[in-house]
Amino acid sequence: MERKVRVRFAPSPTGALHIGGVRTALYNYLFARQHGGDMLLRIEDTDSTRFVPGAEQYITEALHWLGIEIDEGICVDAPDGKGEHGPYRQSERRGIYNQYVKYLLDNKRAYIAFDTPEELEKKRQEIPNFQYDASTRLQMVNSLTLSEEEVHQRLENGDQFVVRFLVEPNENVTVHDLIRGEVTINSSILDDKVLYKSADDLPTYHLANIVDDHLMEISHVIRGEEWLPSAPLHVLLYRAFGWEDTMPQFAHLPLLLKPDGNGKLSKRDGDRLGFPVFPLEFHNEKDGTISSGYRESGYYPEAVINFLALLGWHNTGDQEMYSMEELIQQFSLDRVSKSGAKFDYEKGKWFNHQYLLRRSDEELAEEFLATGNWKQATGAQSTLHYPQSTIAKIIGLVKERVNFVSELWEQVDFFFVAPKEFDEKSLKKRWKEDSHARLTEMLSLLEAQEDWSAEALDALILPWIEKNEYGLGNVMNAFRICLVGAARGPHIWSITDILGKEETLARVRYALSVLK
RNA sequence: GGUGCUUUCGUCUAGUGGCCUAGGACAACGGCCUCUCACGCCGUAAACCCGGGUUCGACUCCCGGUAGCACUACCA
Repeated sequence: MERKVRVRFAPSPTGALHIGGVRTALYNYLFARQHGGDMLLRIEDTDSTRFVPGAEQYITEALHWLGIEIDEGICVDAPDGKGEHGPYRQSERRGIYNQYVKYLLDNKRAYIAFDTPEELEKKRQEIPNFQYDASTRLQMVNSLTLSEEEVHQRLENGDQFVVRFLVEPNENVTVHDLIRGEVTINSSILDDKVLYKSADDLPTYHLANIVDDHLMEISHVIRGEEWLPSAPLHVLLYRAFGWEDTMPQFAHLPLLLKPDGNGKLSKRDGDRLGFPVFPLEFHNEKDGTISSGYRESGYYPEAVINFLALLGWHNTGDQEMYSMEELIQQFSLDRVSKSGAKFDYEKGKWFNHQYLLRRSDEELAEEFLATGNWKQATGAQSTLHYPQSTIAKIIGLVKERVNFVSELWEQVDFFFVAPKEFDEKSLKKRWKEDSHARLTEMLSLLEAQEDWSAEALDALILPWIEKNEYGLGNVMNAFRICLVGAARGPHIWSITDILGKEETLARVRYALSVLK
């Protein structure tokens, strides 16, 4: 019988959602949508000491911004979870886990251990490569070595304890991974993992994960490669519960690596190399840090999605641009790479550039206006002196030069603010001995000009330059400096067209008054 | 240290035994266009980790090694 596809993204709320986590969520989402299945979001908050306020809301907002929709569990439109398998926050599922811990204990698949963290630490220092497993558990303080009375006594006293999984040694455990094929390890290398801690009456990841995935009827576990080594342990847990026949299929994704050097991508790399590692800006209330986000850096969500999708997955062929719809159609786990992908921030910018180019001039003009960064330079006036259609035209002139909307202002500033100072380098290279004389002559020609269209100006100025053999570049570059303040910007007649006769002439007059 | 995973241009990757003189994209470099700066177009440089095998033939399959990464917590 074909099981309904149900996948989950299960982050722990310990801070902002890492970009690698975003990719994991994306792949889960693509897989779910492609198979007409469900995408769940579960919060794995079983470590009360690492909880960060606001992290959970951050996660749901980030996924929402990116267009990764949640069908069940915690999400923006249902902060406490929606669906039939709740609650979806593990801290709210204590009672459920306790039953299963008891089941394991009753069936001798787990045992109670009283060793304190200090005692364990001491052991690790005394014995190299100490591992709490079949070879050592009989020398430790637990329900296997203590008498029944003493265990009871300690529990009565309220001694802190943990429940450990009893791993049978020397058994080969095979995990069938959808990306990597069969992975086999020997159970002897596994330790007796802590499943439950009395200190906060909460299970650890391993137990909560298995119980929840089973209860929530998860069909496929798609997660990061860092979980591959513990996957056999998870298989053993499914067996211990007698759930092996409904065990989900596993797919372990390659990791996102640092752009330079080695190791996996971390928050530090973003700070160090100057790019965001998080989808949204995050203000960490716990440690007071602020982390930059893709959204605030001016990225379009579809660019982030496209970029991330291709970091670890690639279809046959040369297609680079993928919409979410295309990804849903074409994504497949067997085309996910096996090796880690170095994070190439430059390519991310290029993707944003591509999506920016797909926007209409009008849309871009609105986005440009919304950034408000023109305000500081124009003295915080509430409106610009151009109608919106002209602003769209201006944006259209320069959009192919930028990767982000936020970079637009530096390309168009001179349209809004007349240059008062002139770029040194441009002057040195383009303002010649005869520039003042040429521009003075040109000014009188322009003053007499009625028709201000690009064609008319072209027909007026070019023959004049040619007749006098002034040199096209010579005159035009000087003219450009008068209008722009530097040797940059779009075609000169597009500039005069936007500026209009009056402003153009005013700028030339001003330039002639300060430049020699 | 132990266990596991991985290994094609600087980076992301295509490639599933002959289509490979190894393709695309980002980045780099050069040229064209041109009144500037860009864009665009054209082009250049750039890779099969090493060693064995299997085969008529290996980037592709097998084995060994190197290297990288992950895990090895009362964190996930």
